[in-house]
Amino acid sequence: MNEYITISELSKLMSVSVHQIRYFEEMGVLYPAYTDTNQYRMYGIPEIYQLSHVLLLRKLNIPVGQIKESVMSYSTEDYRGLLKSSLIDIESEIDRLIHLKQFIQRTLFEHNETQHDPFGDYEFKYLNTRFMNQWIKFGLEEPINARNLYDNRGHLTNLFESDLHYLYREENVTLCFEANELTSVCLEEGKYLTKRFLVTEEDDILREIDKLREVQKECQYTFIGETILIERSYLSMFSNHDLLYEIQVKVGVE
DNA sequence: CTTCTCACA
DNA sequence: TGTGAGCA
Repeated sequence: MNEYITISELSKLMSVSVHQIRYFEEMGVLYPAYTDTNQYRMYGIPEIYQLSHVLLLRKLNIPVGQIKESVMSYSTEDYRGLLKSSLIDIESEIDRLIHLKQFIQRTLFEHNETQHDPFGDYEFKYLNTRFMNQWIKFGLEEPINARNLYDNRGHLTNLFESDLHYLYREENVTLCFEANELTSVCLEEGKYLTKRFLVTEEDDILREIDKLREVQKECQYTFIGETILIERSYLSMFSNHDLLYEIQVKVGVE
């Protein structure tokens, strides 16, 4: 029995694909100890160490081409730098996953709330002060479309993973996101008349706003400030074709 | 079983 | 940066 091993034995030993080993060879980072008369690649102990080394650097997300350079010319200080920059990458990846996890937990929690407490009725809520980042302003007669979303895209990421706030004031609507810091746009704390509802088509929204005005007349409420419409687009994944909205308006206290 | 090449994500 | 198919 030969003391050297074949490519498939090496692949099993190191838990990588045969393909990948040949790919590393093509990229010049791992050569067989020798090639047998039948053209089979044969590997010994030094190649096993070399492969471990390459795989370790790959785990740090270092491109194979760069591994070639590093093996030939890197100083220990270069390797320290490599590890440090991988550490930074990994930390930002952890951040990304933490945010994703929080998003999933929040979505499950809020969906659970809406299950437990079905919508369709008016309800009073006491809401704390909220600060908004303004995004797009548009008129009631020229509703939002894909084009002006794109034109105003700015630096926004994951557009529909947070609550979109539409502030209805006079003849125009301002699209906002809730901000974490103090901003110039502020929704005052106080008692709000609220209702959650599902929207299938655009007109449903205007109908809900009209209904709210009727309720105001009937009950003689004083509305303060703008009418707020909150779109929970990420919750709509649970109801295939509808969007979940909540309408809010601050009411004066007699 | 291995080799190589090609197309594909 | 690999994977899978097909071939010899």
